[in-house]
Amino acid sequence: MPELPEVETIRRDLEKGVVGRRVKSVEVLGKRSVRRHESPSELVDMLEGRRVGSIRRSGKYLLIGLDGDVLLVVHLGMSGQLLWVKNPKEPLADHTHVLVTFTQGGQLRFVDPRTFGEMFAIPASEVPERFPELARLGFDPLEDVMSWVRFGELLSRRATGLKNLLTDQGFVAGIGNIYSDEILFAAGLRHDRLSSSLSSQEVRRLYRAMVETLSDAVKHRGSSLADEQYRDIFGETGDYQGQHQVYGREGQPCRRCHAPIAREKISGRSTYFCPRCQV
DNA sequence: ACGCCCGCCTGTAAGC
DNA sequence: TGCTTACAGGCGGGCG
Repeated sequence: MPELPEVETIRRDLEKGVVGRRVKSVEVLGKRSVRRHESPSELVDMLEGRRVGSIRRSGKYLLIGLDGDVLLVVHLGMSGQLLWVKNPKEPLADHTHVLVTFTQGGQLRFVDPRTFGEMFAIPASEVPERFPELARLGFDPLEDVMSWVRFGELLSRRATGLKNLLTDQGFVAGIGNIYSDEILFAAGLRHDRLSSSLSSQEVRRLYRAMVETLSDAVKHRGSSLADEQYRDIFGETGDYQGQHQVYGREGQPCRRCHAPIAREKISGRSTYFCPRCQV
């Protein structure tokens, strides 16, 4: 499940390899991935002939800017992959839904077994009407640097459990199930602590833990778990999973205090934490 | 305002 | 062996 570090890894690789290239052709093999369009040909017509100008990220969304006022939005959902192949004749993986071929060679493939992900193109000038989710996203933990005092003000405005808050894209954008658990372990805070109950020292620990955990994960090119689909655009796995302190480690000893890592269901999601280190 | 559940999906693995 | 069931969880919507 790609979260901020995985999407940021993809963004950086695309920035190096795809910016400046011109779209030669687009082929839609799976309609569900382009469900915002009335017809797949709408997406095809918007992209063909355009040159890629910028690759940005907002939370877990990839924003690919093309000339002629076009924005291509990609969300990988649970199982989406964006893969770069040099030779478009390479055999297609199962669940390949969209092919974007470039004039100078090379092809981007959108692969997504569970089809929670999506891809759509809109006029950049119509983002507010056509892509309202963007405006509803909270701050970006790596892009939007703020003082921990300011962070504490935002926390105290809400009275909700920390895990629910960290995974609320409207509060902070880009954090999902894996990294919320890792951040809360690094901060020494339980998932069910009330956001408005933190001391100023705890606020500072949480802010630091959030920024450091996510930037470390970016350095390691994200997390690829056994039951997970994440690959970078070259089909390679990340290696941050080796740094995980709690996620997926139920019953194993805490790396800090050796108490067994606990697992609880929070809003239907597995939540891992150390019952001794996190208070 | 918030917690929590459902539906959307498919691959994998455990259980009977 | 083969079927059924649970699980993985991002996100929007709905309900209490």
